[in-house]
Amino acid sequence: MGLRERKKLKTRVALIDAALDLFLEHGYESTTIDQIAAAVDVSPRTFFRYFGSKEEVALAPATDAQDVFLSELHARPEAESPFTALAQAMRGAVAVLRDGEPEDKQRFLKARQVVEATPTIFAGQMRLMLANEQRILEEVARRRGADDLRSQFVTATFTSTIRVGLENCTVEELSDIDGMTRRLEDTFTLVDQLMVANWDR
Amino acid sequence: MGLRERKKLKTRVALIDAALDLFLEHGYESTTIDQIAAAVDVSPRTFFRYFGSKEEVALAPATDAQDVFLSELHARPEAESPFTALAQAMRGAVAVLRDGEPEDKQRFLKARQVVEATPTIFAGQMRLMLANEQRILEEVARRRGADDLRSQFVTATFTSTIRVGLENCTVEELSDIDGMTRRLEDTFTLVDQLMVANWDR
DNA sequence: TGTCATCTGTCATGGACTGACATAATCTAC
DNA sequence: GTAGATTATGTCAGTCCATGACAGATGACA
Repeated sequence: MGLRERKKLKTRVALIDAALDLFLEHGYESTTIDQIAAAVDVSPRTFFRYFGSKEEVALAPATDAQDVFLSELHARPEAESPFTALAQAMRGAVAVLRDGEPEDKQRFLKARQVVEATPTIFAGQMRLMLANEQRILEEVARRRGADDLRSQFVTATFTSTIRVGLENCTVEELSDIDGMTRRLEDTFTLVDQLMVANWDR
Repeated sequence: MGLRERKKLKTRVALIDAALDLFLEHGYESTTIDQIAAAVDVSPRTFFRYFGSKEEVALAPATDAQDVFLSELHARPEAESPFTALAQAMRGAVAVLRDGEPEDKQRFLKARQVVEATPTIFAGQMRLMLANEQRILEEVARRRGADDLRSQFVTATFTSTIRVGLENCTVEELSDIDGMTRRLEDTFTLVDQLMVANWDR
């Protein structure tokens, strides 16, 4: 990897970190692009060369996490039923975060706090999840061998499950991977109880 | 109702109609507040006295529809299970629209087209639905007698159901209440098939 | 009709975002 | 390592969304 490429990556991470810290300290709305750019010592114009919008920088960690989830999903064995594969991929994505660089973990958890504290950003995360849903749907449809209403419902139910699981996190659990994991498991268990056998086949 | 109040209502509706027409013709992003205000012959500043943001005017019909839904929900008999009450309330809300003023129906359908065509607005609608979900959750929790994970899941499943049902609408069905109704019924039927008995009790 | 409350327009401002262009840094080939 | 091509960055100007302040217009009401 050349110097130029390394520098770009470094600037990108620095912008994310600076932005998240400022968002947490002064709030998302009260933080300006100028402040973020100044903290990293780049021009405001450069900020927009790295991120398309103020929202994008706040959601960058979430976006990365979704990519991890998708690659975990595609690595699940064919034998697993769609919803099982989704749940396992989620566990895998959480594990990647848990066992990864502490800085990455910190960044992710900071981002989650910002998302929870800012309605605008929360809506943006929903938009992300919905965009992702299209790609998840492809995998579900492939495993079920049918791109129909039922595949859509399985996919939407997964999204809901994750959402409900994460919604229940207390403030402390927002900065704690294990607490997050427990909430998710509780919700997966509930789904198992409320659905008929082979509902996702 | 006094003259002043009538004038305000008229201006509000005129702004919504002008905005929706401009959004449909030139796209949401390419339409400016100035254009909307000019079309209704008010100052741009006045626009913001009626709507907090450009997004809000696009979502006004959706917001009104959600209010109708909520009042239908509270009118459902106590004997109905939570999800049944939700489904019936949805049918009721659609009926109100179907049997209402043709102008209101047109406005609603135009707004739906704008929402579908504009990712930003679509995300905004999600934000609306999530805000509403809190109020729906209260009713579900009341009927179940428990404000727990299961109540949250029932509520989230309802939201998913509506979303999946409406997502499947083709462009023509977007401007057709009956087509919309059929899609919704298909989805409700599917939920019935995939859930265990009394899953929402 | 006169007074009051409220609505509206005008003006000024700040912040998000974008295009254009010049400068500076890196990369590549020699 | 130097020249020239590539690419990143800074500066500047401009658009649009959004908001506060104030003055003038308009409906409400005694």
